[in-house]
Amino acid sequence: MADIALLAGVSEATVSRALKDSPLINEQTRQRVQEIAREHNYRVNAAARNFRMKTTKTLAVVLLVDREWGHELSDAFLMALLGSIADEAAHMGYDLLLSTNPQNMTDLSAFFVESKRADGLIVIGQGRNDPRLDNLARSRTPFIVWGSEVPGHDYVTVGSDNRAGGYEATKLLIRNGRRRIAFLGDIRHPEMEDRFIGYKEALSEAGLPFDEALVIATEFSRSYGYEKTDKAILGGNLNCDAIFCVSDNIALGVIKRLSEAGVRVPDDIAVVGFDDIPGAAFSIPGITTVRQDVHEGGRLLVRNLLALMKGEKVGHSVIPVELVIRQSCGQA
Amino acid sequence: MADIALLAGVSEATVSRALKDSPLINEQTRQRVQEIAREHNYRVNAAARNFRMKTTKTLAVVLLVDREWGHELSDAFLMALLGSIADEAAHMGYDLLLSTNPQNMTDLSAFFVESKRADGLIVIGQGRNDPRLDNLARSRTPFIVWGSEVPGHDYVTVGSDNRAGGYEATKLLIRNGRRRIAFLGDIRHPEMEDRFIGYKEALSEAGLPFDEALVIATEFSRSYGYEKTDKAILGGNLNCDAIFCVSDNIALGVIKRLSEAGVRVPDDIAVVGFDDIPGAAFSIPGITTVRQDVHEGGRLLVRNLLALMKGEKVGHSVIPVELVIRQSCGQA
DNA sequence: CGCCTCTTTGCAATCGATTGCAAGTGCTAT
DNA sequence: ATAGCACTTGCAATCGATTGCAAAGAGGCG
Repeated sequence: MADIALLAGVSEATVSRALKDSPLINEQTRQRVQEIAREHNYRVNAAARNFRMKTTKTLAVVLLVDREWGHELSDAFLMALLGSIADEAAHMGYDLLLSTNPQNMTDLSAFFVESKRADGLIVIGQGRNDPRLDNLARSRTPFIVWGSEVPGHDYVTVGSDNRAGGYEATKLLIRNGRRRIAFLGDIRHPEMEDRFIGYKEALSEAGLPFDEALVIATEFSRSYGYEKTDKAILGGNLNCDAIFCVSDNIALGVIKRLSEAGVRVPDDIAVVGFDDIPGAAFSIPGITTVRQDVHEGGRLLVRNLLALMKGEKVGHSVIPVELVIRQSCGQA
Repeated sequence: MADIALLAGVSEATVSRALKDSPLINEQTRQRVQEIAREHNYRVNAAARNFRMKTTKTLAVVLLVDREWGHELSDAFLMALLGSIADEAAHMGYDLLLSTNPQNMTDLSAFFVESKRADGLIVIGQGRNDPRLDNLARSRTPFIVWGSEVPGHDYVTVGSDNRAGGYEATKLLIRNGRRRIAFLGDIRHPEMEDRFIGYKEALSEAGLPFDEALVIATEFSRSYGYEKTDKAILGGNLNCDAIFCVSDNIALGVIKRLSEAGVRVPDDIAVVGFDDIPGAAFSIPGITTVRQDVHEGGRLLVRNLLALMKGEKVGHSVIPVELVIRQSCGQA
């Protein structure tokens, strides 16, 4: 600021340039100014700079976790993704503005971008084709969504290869002799729908019949896995010998209930999850699951968003998944 | 902005006042201006306002989770706390700036507050009396720490009643006939030290000897619980009949390893955890644990920080904990 | 009818950093 | 000696919203 200029005996303009290592400024002057600034531990006022520059160097992350669907804010997978986003954003020199607040959600673009709180938006939690995302797409706001590409919805996504994940998981169960494989998840969510498509592909490839009754709509989180297992698996006459859960959290709930009921996993019923959250390995038995590459996910979300902000054309990114085999699937 | 003023045929000053419902402005004018602003969906530029007001309406949350101590960024307890902070901050009209970036950590105050990115700081993860916190205390930056009060460290904290938690958990085990109770945790962290003090209190109250060998330094996270169980509990000749873990994550790792080794929980060894993360209920067996009130924690962190920012004197807050009894403790 | 009061509105300065353009210095070449 | 050029530095405008103070208009009262 002005003080430093006074102390250094130069103008504010020179101070400003010196602190940014502008080549316009003489080497000695620059050093001296930087020295003085350091001594008086002066920091450029980020608010003023951002104001002048019409940029915020900030990305907003919106967690559209709707408790109605059983998503918890502490969902281990989403949080790991958030961490990875934070790392990458920091790496690129951006701050992260976090929002989980439903009151801002009505007009994400207005609140964050038009009012200059952030330069771009990362939306985690695609939901069931949330209409707010379509609104957002109509505005000029740069944003990117973690999830699946959905035809007819005009926004850019980054997500795992959910179809392949569903396919591989199901195929694994079939290879281990399972024939009646239940599917636990809410296929109204695009990501889950893709996993479901992979599930059906594997069945049909193996010549197994697809039984509608084996598809059990289940919201996220352990408690729903627990509850649905209670009602549909134990309560019904499903006669299934395996369960593919669209998340590890659901799988944890399933295993808990099965275990309480004296059903052995994987002997009586095999279980496969999705995500590979830290808890999957520490379950008893360890959960065989489809690992999503969180690190790559965060990296791509940030990089693609920055590209969008620069006006570049960005396509959908699909990240490969990896089958992680533990005990719950009954692999020989 | 100027456009709205033009459209409404008034000055910018009037627009500014009208949009804030200033009583200086005539009712009709106010309505008309607001109407016009809405039609053209104009939003006040938050950057400009913050710049002028010398305030950011933003709190920075710094996650000092050091991987060295086994803390994971997705630690369920910390994330739940973060969510609660986010809710409360939003409720109070503040945005949240998230940082997990070690590069900014060297000078938290400079990066966030002095450079006007945030008005105050919430630090999650007290660590082993992190010297950075003492630096922060020396600056004029308003900040608050989740953790335990530590004599000689001059910053304000909000945290659970860790001593009571450790005491109650241990007492429960003793009441259920356990005599050799191991303590798993790193007592160099102030919070864990308090739990340890409670543990010793309960022992001495029951007239049980304190055995140094039963205290096993264990970093956070499941994997360390697993590993220490392997080495110290199974590998050693401890002969313990119960384990008090300073976190549910550690307990999960412990139970996993015990189960693999054929040791029955709670029959052979009872286990008690801390935090009551969602996974605790879904473990097999369900983990008896000390519940921390995350909701109240987030609320107090934000409220106390705002009070500090207003220049009020704020003391340490200690939040009561609650014993949650499940199967792992062998309660009759 | 004039003066005073109250309400409503506008003027203009301000926050702190950035940057296009002009100007000053010193040196070389003619 | 002076025009020409490179290199440094400063001037001053700018970003958009806020607010103290002044002023204009409306209404009341003697």
